Amino acid sequence: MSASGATNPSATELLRVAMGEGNDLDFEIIELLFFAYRDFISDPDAILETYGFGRAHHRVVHFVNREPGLTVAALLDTLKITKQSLARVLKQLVEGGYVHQVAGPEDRRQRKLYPTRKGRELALALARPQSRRIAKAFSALSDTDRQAVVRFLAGMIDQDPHRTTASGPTDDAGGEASV
Amino acid sequence: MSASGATNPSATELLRVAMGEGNDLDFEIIELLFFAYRDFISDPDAILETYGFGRAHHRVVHFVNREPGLTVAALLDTLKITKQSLARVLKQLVEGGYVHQVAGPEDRRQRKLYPTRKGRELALALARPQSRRIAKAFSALSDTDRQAVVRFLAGMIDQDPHRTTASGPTDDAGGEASV
DNA sequence: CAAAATATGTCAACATAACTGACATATTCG
DNA sequence: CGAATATGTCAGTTATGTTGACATATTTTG
Repeated sequence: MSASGATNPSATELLRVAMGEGNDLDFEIIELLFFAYRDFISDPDAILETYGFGRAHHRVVHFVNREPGLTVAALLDTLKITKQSLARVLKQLVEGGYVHQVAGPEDRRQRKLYPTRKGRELALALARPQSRRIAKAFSALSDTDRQAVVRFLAGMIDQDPHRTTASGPTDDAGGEASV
Repeated sequence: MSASGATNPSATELLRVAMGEGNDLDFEIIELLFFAYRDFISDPDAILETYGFGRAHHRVVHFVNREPGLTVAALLDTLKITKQSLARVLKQLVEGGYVHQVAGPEDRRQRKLYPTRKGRELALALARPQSRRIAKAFSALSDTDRQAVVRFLAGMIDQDPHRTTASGPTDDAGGEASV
């Protein structure tokens, strides 16, 4: 190594060159996922800011809209967060009139979550730019290619052996897409 | 809470059914991306915890390893965070002997960032389970399918010569260098 | 050369969203 | 009835982001 620099590498051994080949670590995909996801959430983030909401609100309003009647426990399991974390954002969404809680008809301890019209509209407003982005990325892909993307994403997800069954439509004919 | 199962729908109009068809919003892909990314980062998260590090450290050590000699400004631009946010984790990585800073040979104001061997090993340890997950998801895909995934992910990323931040982060001295 | 611009570092205060632990309340189940 | 369950809530902590202000070294420029 030439490198007309200071720093004596004998003690600290700093590596001046990038990783060579021979590494079958998918750095490319790893970074693509990082950037893709970062930009993917940037659209709704901008909208949420005008509401004084954050990403946590997005997730809640999304899943409540997708599965009206979702219980709190099922939502916690989907989001994989604690009830204390959920409580804060859920409270704001309920008080803001985006989500309603109804005692379960069978088990009245449960709180079933429903979107209001306002809540559904917010969910749609947040999904719209994300859908646009997906449509753009899909536009160059054949139908087979798109199916490959779906299979890839599904294959990236941990198979959950336990799926709450209380009232959730956890069945899906096509694959792992459901929640 | 009060309102024990009351809720008057006439005023609050809660929506008891899921969205029908006719919505060309890609809820399926949106959720697949959410779950795929959530699980994708769960592997390195578990490793980082044993080091007392977090996701922010992961990103720094990853990009420094990928591009040795990266300047602080370039890293800030990649991560799209402020220098104050970076400072905390970078300091820990430098003090922990994972990253080294060397004054730029041309411009000695710059701090070029290099991984140490320890840093590279950490970066590899974090990439390994992610690569394994990708390999698993790829295993069912043909080569054409895999290329489609790459094109999809690339298509999801903002290609910005200049990102027009609606409310730009006008940091004090430096401002945002172009890319 | 002196002044301005640039690259980086640092202190301080703050916001969000996650966490743990502990405890309260209502309801269902055995 | 008493235990288990579903949910809510209070209090404190951590990780990571933010803005603002200022310091220091170095390069560029007038």
